[in-house]
Amino acid sequence: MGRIPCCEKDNVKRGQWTPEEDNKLSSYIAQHGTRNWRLIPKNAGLQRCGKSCRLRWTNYLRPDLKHGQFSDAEEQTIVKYHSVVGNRWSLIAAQLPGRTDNDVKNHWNTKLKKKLSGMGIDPVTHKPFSHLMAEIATTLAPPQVAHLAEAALGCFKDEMLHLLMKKRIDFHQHTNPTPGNSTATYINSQQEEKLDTVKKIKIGLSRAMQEQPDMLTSNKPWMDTIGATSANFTGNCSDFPLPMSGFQYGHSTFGNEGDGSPWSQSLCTGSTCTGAADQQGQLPDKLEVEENGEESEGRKELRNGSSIIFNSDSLLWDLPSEDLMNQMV
DNA sequence: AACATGCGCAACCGCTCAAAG
DNA sequence: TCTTTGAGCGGTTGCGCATGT
Repeated sequence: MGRIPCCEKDNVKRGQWTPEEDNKLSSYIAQHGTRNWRLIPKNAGLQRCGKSCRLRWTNYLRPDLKHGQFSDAEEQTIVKYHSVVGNRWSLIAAQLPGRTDNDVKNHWNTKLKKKLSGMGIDPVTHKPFSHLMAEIATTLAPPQVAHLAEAALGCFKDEMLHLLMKKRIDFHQHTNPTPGNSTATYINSQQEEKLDTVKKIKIGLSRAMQEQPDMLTSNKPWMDTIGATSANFTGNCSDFPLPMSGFQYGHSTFGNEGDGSPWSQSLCTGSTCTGAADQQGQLPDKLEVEENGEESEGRKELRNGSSIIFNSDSLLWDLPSEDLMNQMV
């Protein structure tokens, strides 16, 4: 009954392939093709499982394979198709001549996932993290939203600290004090030593906001619900470090660090400073009026100002430092 | 210079599905 | 129709190299 096993498991070599083995396999397949993987190692004089031979051939030895770096266009294709089909690597690889599913999978896991995360985009859902948080926040009362924001800070603290340090945001008030900032009194030299990571992030974010020269005042009525005042909002998206350059996601091209590029706008539209971006007329394609003349959902939410999605996910970063300290801790 | 840590890639593992018997 | 296996696929692991301390 059934088929005979593909190989004798006991006499099979495993691990890295040697150049000699590669040569044997390649020359055998060049002469006989890949019709029966069970017979190939036996006939080619290899002590390998047929499955291992197939993988070696399809992932490495095939003459039509590319072995170099992934191009920007290839990366965009991967992201684009991944947003549609998920982890169907073979389907995605089929869109990229010369690339295998293993290549695509490895590249995704080692590079693209991190890139998207660094852009504030969830690599699983392809939505901005802030939108995901905001969706959760819609079910919560304002005090719980503050706790959610705090939890999120904890989750992403390592990444955020890293980004802030790259941007050379100073966590220590005394080296570059901002006049009238209450965090200066909150932090004295002794307490500095005891600051935990999350507090450093809050300070760094607040300083990033305060150091922005063209900051805009935003009318955010929801702030009142958590004790903040709209008058002291000081957020602007260009304060945020941008980990990549020249990368495209969806309709938006993500440009260089802090250059007000569409990447900045996209990130900010999704999370940090929707109000500012809107006022500047710099919304990315996603939120512009659709081709059919109707506004996108996100645009509507922005315009009517009633959506808790945009409001609540803005509150985390738009709060001045004292509010971060007082309301969320 | 030595060690630790992180990263990228190749290979393996285990599962599903279709085909063979 | 059922059992078993090959092929294919996605997830995971382990090795070697690069970088940091």
